[in-house]
This record gives sequence, structure tokens and C-alpha cells, in this order.
Amino acid sequence: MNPETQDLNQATLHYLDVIYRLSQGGEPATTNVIAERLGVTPSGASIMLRRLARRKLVQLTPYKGATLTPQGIKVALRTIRRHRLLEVFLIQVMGFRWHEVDKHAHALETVIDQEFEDRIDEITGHPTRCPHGHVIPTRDGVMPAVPDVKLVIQPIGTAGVIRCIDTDKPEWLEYFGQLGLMPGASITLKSIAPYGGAVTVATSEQTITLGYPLAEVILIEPDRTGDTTPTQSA
Amino acid sequence: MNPETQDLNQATLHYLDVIYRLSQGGEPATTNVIAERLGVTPSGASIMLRRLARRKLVQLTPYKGATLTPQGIKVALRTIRRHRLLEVFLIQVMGFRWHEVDKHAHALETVIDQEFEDRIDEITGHPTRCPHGHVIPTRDGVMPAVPDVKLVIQPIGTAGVIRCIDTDKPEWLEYFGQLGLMPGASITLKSIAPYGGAVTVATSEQTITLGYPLAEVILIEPDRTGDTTPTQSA
DNA sequence: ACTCAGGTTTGACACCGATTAAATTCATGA
DNA sequence: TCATGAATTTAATCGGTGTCAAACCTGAGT
Repeated sequence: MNPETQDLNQATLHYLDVIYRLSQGGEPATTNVIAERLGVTPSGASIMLRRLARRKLVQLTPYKGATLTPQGIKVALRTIRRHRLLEVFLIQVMGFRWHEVDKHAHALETVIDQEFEDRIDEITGHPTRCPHGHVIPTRDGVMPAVPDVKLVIQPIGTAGVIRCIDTDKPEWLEYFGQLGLMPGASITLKSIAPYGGAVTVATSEQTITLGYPLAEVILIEPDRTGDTTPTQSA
Repeated sequence: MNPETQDLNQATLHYLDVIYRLSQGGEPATTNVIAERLGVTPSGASIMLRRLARRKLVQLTPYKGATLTPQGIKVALRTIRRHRLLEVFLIQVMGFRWHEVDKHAHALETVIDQEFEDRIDEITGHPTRCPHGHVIPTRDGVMPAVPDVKLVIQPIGTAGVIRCIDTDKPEWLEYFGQLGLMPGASITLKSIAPYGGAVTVATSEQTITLGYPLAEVILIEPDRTGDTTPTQSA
């Protein structure tokens, strides 16, 4: 009944975490993709999904994919909350850098308990986002809505503030960090070359050209002002 | 070959940890006691011991007990080091109290990696003892020798400094903490009632009477001065 | 020397999370 | 409509960690 009291082991928690993130867009998570994310074979994932379905944690439609049940969502959000709080903690208290924290948080997220989670939350000052900008679910299992939008689908000239660097690739994160492209930084979309070409953006410091795949992970909150002046204010 | 690269899972690490501590006194660790410490049945422990022996981590003499191989010792000391460093960290950085840290450290000790261990070691200032006074093995797998001795086997009148409260019972630790009986405190053995009776000790603040089982876990370093004057210096 | 109790191991089994290989389903284009 | 290829599931199996019940050692006392 209460998810905290269930004996959910690490494997289960990792599956739920992955399924949650994959089914964010409304589409169920498919076996192959789940398997790939977890580094297991599709057949292994398939068997595990059946087990999770039996435990009423996922809603499984054979050959179609899996979504989480309300139960499963609750558990997944708890793990995600712990992961993101840990990331904040690892940077803020332990001095790690933002491209290093994901792997440590991943190892720790399934072993800490409620008391530990609360302690971290307190020490870090009840953060609402992880260092990369992902929203931290609340303690009672709600994922707050945010106005983040993809930079690359904005009209050219859009100015805003980076809210999230939506990737877990350490190399990408390190690169973004070197460029100063991190949550809080101001950014203006200058141009996008056609067919997934280079994306040029301007920060307060410099103009940067990024490959499309990189640019795609930048989420921003556009400035409220309707102005879209792409050039620097004289 | 290198223990760090072996795939040693959590169960294995916990077994080695327990066996190490049980065989401290020279006697091999017996199946029943190992099982009890780990909360499994003796048959389960027996099977696991055979597996550990096959992996060359323990030296198993059937019906007699188990000791660790050099390999096993190395792994055990690494886990113990992590446990004790974590305890220091949990108190010093995270604000837990000394009777709370064992369970958290236990959960974390098997999932952190070398990088994380080093980070904690650095942050906490390279401590040599855990909050309860147990010695922290060195990074390269050596358990430093210490001059700690049991208070209750000292002659009446012995004065010294508490070096270790050798128990993991949270209630006991909390009680010792309330009394100010913790590593660093000065203590004098005043009397021991016969047949495991009450033990009376004096600190700089007060005179305390403890049950024998409690008193037994106090390890001290006796003052160098040969003096054993049991009464307060006038 | 023998018995007996406690400690220990073995046997038979179960569950979990994987694997590989084979079978199955599904969507789609000819 | 039907064949095809990709995605998915099933079947058979494995290793790890446990259980219970039964068999087995071992040492201490008569």
C-alpha cells in the first residue's frame, strides 16, 4: 500500500525510473528502448516488465509498451527526487562538478532512505531543480510544471534564460559548462542552419555555434517582453 | 586480481565485513554467528561461505569456521574504511548524531566508489578514527594498530582517555552520549562490583555507575603516568 | 567407548534478474 | 492480401542468494 514499505529493490527502482522518463511524452515506453537504457537485452526487459506488471507498478500492453500505474509513478518520482537532490548535494556540499554527479547520484538514489533524503533536502535549502535544471519532484510525489521550452523550436531572435541542459552525457555537460551555457545564463537564438545544421546563439559574453544535437538539449524560459531583437542593444 | 575491478556485489561485501570483524580475535568466524549477524539462516550462510571460498575470498574449514584470505581482507578493509569514513562524514558534514550514522553508513558503504571515498576522506580531513573511535583502515588496506584497552580489565583506579565506544547499538550510543562518555573524554575506573556487577567510573564532571555489559564496550588509553590514585587529587 | 546436543552442511526447492535462441506478433508496402 | 522485417515475447537455462527439513559432524560428559 505505502510504497515506502514495499520491498522494492534497486533493479525495480531503476526500471521504474527509466519507464517514467521514457513515457513522459505520452507514448508508452517500448521494450527495446527500456532495455537499451538499462543495458540489458530486450528479452530480459520483457520478462522484468511482466514482473512489474504483476506487482501493479506498470500498465503493460503486450507488443505495445509500458506506462506506469499511479503506484509506479509514485515510486519513480521518489527515486527521481532522490537522484536530483543528490546531484545538488554532490555539487553544493561535496564539491563535485556538474558533469560528474549523475553517476554518483545514480548509485546512491536507490539506497538512501526517507530520513536521508530529508536531510539532504534541508542541507541544500530545499532546491526545486537539479544542477542541470531538471525539476525536482516534491516530497509528496508531485512533479511541478515548468514553462521550459526547447531553444531550437523558438523563432530566430528569441531571447531568454537557460533553465535546463537536458542531457546526461558528461562530455556534453562539461562542454556546456566551459561555454557558460548553464541554467541561469541569458541566451539569444541567432540562427539555425537548415536541415539540422549549426545553431548560433549569443550569451552576454560571446557568440557560440553549436551542432544541432547539442543545441537541442537547451531548454529556456523566453523573456516575457515581446521583443525579439536579435542584435545587441547599442 | 585487483579487488576494485572484481564484481563484488553488496551481499559479498557484507559477508566479508562481518567475517573480518568476527575473526578479529584470531578465532575463525563460525557459520551460526555469521548468519545471525547478517540476518540469514545458518544454511544460507553455509552455502554463501562455500561460494566465497571458491572465489578465494575466505579460507573455509568445514565444521570449523571461516577466516579471510589476504584477498578477502583487502576487500573487507576497503568496505570498513568506507563505512567509517562515511560515519565521520555523516556527523561532520550532514549533521547526523552518532547513534544514527551506523545504519546510513551501512547502506552506503557498498555503493560508493573510490572517487567518492577519496572525496569524503578529503572533506573530513583524513580522519583516522570513526566517531565511535574505531580505527579507519588506510587507503592501501592497512589497519593501523592502536593502544586501546578495555576499561574493565584495568586495575581499579586506572585513569585514562576514552578512545572507543565499541558497540553499534544505537540506544547504548545515545546513552553514552548523554553521559558524555565518548572518545576524548577523561575517565577513571573507580570500582567494579563482583560477578559482572555495576561498574563505577568518574569523569571530569560526574561519577557514573554503569551495568557491566555497557562498561565492557569502553576502550581507553591509560594515562602514561604510573599513578593509579583512585581518589580525586585534593 | 558411546551418546547426545548443538552446530553445520546437504538436498530440494524458489525467486530474481539475467542470457541466448527460437517463436510470435505487428505494421507496412508490394 | 499477403509477405516481410523489425520489435517483442517465450522457452530453456544460468548464477546468485535465500528458505526449510533432513542428514551429518563434533566434542563433552557419562
